[in-house]
Amino acid sequence: MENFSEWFHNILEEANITDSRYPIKGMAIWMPYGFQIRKYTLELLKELLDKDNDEVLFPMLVPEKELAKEGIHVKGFEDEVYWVTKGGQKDLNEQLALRPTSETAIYPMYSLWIRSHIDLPIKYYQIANTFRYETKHTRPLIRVREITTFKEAHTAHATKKEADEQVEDYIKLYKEFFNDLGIPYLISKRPSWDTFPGADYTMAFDTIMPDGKTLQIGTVHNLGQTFAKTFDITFEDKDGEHKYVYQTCAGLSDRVVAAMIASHGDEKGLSLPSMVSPNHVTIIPILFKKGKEDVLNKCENIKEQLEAVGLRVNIDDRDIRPGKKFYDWELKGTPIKLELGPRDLENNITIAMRRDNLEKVEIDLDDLLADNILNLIAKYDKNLNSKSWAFLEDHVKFTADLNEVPKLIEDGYVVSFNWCGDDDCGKQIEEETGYDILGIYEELDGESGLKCIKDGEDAKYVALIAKTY
RNA sequence: GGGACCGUAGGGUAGCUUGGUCGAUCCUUUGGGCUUUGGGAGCCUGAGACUCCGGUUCAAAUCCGGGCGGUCCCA
Repeated sequence: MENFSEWFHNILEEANITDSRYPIKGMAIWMPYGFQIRKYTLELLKELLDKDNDEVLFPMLVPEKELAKEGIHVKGFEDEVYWVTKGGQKDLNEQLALRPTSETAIYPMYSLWIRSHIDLPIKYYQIANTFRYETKHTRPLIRVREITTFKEAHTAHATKKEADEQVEDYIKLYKEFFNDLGIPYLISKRPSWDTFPGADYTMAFDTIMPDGKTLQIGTVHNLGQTFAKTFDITFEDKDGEHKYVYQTCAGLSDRVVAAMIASHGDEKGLSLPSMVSPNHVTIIPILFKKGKEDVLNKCENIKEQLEAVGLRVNIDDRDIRPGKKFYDWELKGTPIKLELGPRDLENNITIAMRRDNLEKVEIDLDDLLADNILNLIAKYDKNLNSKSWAFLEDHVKFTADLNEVPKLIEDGYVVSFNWCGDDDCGKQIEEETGYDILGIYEELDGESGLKCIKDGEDAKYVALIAKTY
């Protein structure tokens, strides 16, 4: 993939995922095929979340006085808030913010809802759109002004320990989610200067795009008691004392779809993980005037058999040449194509082709068709997964030489290095190299004897630095 | 935050430097018809564009200013 930006932009339109020509910067339309991918992605996410969280939906507007309450938080967002200032022709007495994220919408309500330790923990999430007035150049699904699909979970707990555990739980959940989609990730603890505004610390998932730049695809924040104190979220404990809650929040966005497209795409187009592909199997009939009905009937029959085992199947019976259909479905990334013509009907076979390696195999129409197909899909998913992880692993490189960092990054690597963990030292590293520290990837034990890449002090961590989206 | 470049049918482009020959090129797309269909078919016949506002000029796709939109680079 020579030019990722161009490839990405083209594929979104050609595969009918989004249309970014909407006349407002950074806002796009989810087109039917993309909307289906989004739908299945959300179904997967909800299935994971609903085991231990409850879904809710808050209003999109936040009163200015709530938004402004948490000083550090508002500072982090103040330059990118959209404001509603008028109702009809009249100026509003209090202007209303389009949520850039929903802490300030949700937490005043938590303050009302939480009275007793019995009310805790509370674990709510919502999937909603949020708005950020991006001034830099926007990119479809990656940097947008309307995040159309923002999943945010917000929890409150009686003890710090529970909140800490919740952070671990969300990390575990995200791992499962990304594993199902075959999206490889690096998990790191963001440096203090890149922590979510108002949080104690931020754990982030980053993936590596084909051009070597990293994309943040998920975050889990330990909020401590900052917001609890600001919004007065207290509960009466068993001992009768009023205490502040401990909170966490965790977010995912449209970027998941971007990462999925980027992780598995190639020159021919998309390869979708079966979990979220609108079609698992696309049947392409090879039609001649003679025997047309027989072929179509058999296709219908195969479709029914496959649907009976839970597969999503479509038949492409458009009146165009088969070659065109092959290219179309390779572009759209359907995992398995089945080809069926009169010749196959005579031999009682169908030809199956995996999208990932484009290998064709003959399948006997009577011989446990569904099992064969399921097997192919499983292999396909596994291959997508291992290929994308191999890519990630190939693109992380360690160095002990600070001077080498820029070159490695320009060559498409994410660089890992030993770090003392000092803030000033970290900022100097960013300044000298011109790149961003993603965060702490790994803690070193005190006896390692390893030295910080910059100041030669004892290294406490292995950290990551990269060119970021 | 700073800078550079760009905007011509649904998509991609030629024309712009040197204003008039533009009734705007080519590919793709697309409606109708015939013929075809085992990896992007062919023929016939239609459809479809100068980003918006203002300025210069006898004359603007072309020059100037601004808006909106896009791409890239640097911090």
